[in-house]
Amino acid sequence: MVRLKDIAEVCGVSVATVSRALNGLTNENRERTAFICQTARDMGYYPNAAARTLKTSRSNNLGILYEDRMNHEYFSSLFDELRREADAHGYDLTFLGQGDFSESNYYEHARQRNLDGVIVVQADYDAAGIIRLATSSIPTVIIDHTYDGCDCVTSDNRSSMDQIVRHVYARGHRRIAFIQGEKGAVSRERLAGFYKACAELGIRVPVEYVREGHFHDPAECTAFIRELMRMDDKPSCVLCPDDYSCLGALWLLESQGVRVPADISLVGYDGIRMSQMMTPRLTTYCQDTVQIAKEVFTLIIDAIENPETHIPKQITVSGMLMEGETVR
Amino acid sequence: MVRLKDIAEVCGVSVATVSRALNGLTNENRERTAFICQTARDMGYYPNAAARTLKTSRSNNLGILYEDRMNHEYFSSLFDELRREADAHGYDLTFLGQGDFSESNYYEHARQRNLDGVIVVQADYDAAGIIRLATSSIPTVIIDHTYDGCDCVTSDNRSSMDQIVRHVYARGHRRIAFIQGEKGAVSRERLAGFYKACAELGIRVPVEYVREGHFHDPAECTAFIRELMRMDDKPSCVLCPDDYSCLGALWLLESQGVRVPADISLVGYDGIRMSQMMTPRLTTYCQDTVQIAKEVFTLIIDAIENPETHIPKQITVSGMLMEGETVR
DNA sequence: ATAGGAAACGTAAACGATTTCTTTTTTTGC
DNA sequence: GCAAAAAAAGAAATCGTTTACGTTTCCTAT
Repeated sequence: MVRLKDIAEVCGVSVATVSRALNGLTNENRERTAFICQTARDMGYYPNAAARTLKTSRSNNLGILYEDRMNHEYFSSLFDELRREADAHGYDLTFLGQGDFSESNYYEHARQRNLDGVIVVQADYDAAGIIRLATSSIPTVIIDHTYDGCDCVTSDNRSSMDQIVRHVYARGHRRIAFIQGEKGAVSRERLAGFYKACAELGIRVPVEYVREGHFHDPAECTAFIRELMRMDDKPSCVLCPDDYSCLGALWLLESQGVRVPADISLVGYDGIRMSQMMTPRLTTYCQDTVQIAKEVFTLIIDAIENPETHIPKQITVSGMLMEGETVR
Repeated sequence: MVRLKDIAEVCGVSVATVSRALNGLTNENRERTAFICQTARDMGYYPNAAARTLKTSRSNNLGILYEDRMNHEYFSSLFDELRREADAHGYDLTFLGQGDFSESNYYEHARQRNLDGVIVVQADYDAAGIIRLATSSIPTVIIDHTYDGCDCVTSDNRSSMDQIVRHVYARGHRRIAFIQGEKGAVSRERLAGFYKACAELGIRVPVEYVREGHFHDPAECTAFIRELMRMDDKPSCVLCPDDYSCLGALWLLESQGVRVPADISLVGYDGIRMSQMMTPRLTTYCQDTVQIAKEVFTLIIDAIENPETHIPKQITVSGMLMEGETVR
């Protein structure tokens, strides 16, 4: 590997001069500066990140925290967008696993690697390790969860449900059931949005219409729907926790002779690709992962570059209702 | 952050002694060594990765090269397994994006970050940047493609097709069509396996039975299937490029009144979760991502630790045929 | 022509670890 | 009990950068 010293020797100047020249710290490109830069390029110079990090304690490297498996399309596409943003801003992305770090001490891991910041994509938000990280001096942005006084970017779980309810209401539905996903901030918000919209529209919601389930569990979702359909006062429309379960349910129901949306209307959540590739196309709500990633980076970069003046923000990114063919 | 120096002061020894104690370079745990280690733990010491990397030119960090989007379940689950393995072996994983690196010079990026090795999960295998990396002195393992003289781990694309063909043959099918995915090593291998099995079983394959398509394109897959079904000598079974297209096609066909497997048998590829969650369950072939990840790490760790004696290997990992309900 | 000031460059000290070499301490054999 | 060998600890160099601090060079104004 070619070092500053090598360039310095070739150019006949000192190492410091080369460093300044390459970092543009010299007053405008005098002839010599240009020569140095050209030589560096010719020699194929790239700064040694470790050395630079050691000296400046800046690594141009961000941590990504993701405890679950990557098997959800929402997360994997969010992740792709984060990767794109990182690239655009000149940062690398390193996974913050547990590794040696048995006590879920993400904070130490981040420190050890001199990470400039951490993006929490998905985690157990009640765990001590996460809270420690979020409240540490390391710039941290949390996605899809809100801590007071921390930078957070969430999708509009509350208002999206509001939109969905109003949408199906507009199409004539008055008996709307809601299958929730895992307990947590996301489900809480969605439930709140659901109740609020129903209340505002004067829709009565029997307790049995709201079920607590899990994300990404088509079998469970199907079971719930069948139960709901067996009720005397059965719902005409069911809001599913996500597209994955909804699609699975849709499929299973059809194979059992239930017609969607003739017999029952279904709404998904996420807007995964497959939901738009089959008939009937799912009516669903598509989160704006592009925008979420953008907001994450404006926050984290401000936190990194202006550690003094930066004030944590909670940002909500709204998605878009995608009208399909599963709501009558 | 607490440094070796701090520990040294507290313990009243030199920095060198602390370093040796922590790295176990002293002859067995004398009292002093134990004391130093305990103090280090109490003080919450973690070695500064940048400093250590600078001195040892080992980073305990591997690059992951993935050019496409993460939106395929095969890749995202492969990726999860790699992450698990990395954790288990004490490595971090950093994404090798393009960033500043306009001419796709992954090699420089890896060098700059002092990566100990690079895992190529998916890339344009003909691009100069990849070849440069693969033939460089940086330990590199390629997944799902084979370069001579490089470490490669591929799933058994050839023998899997062989198994699939024999399976449907055993169930009575003699007119078997095959929709290929994108051109490339994977498709080439699969096609070879397909032809070989057909030849061995004495099955005639009309040229129109083999179509060149794309991965993950349900619409295209459906179109091909419909064309095939319009033929006079129409196939009784179609092998699709992947589960995603196969599922989409299955769905679309059913909605158009075509029954699977009554009217036509379908076989997927990948074994994505959803393929096993609906009726009919897809007959498909499931790649062993766990094993692939394991093999990748045995290769790359040997390459890192024994740079002199390491000899590149090409390893094939076999998956498993999953018998579903889409083949009559 | 020269003093004064600005600009450019060089010197050297960091950053936090590892490691070689040297010195000190401990052990061991007689 | 002492010399020699072995073991442990310390001192200092080093990895490749950045950067504070001096020094030199070069301009400009008097």
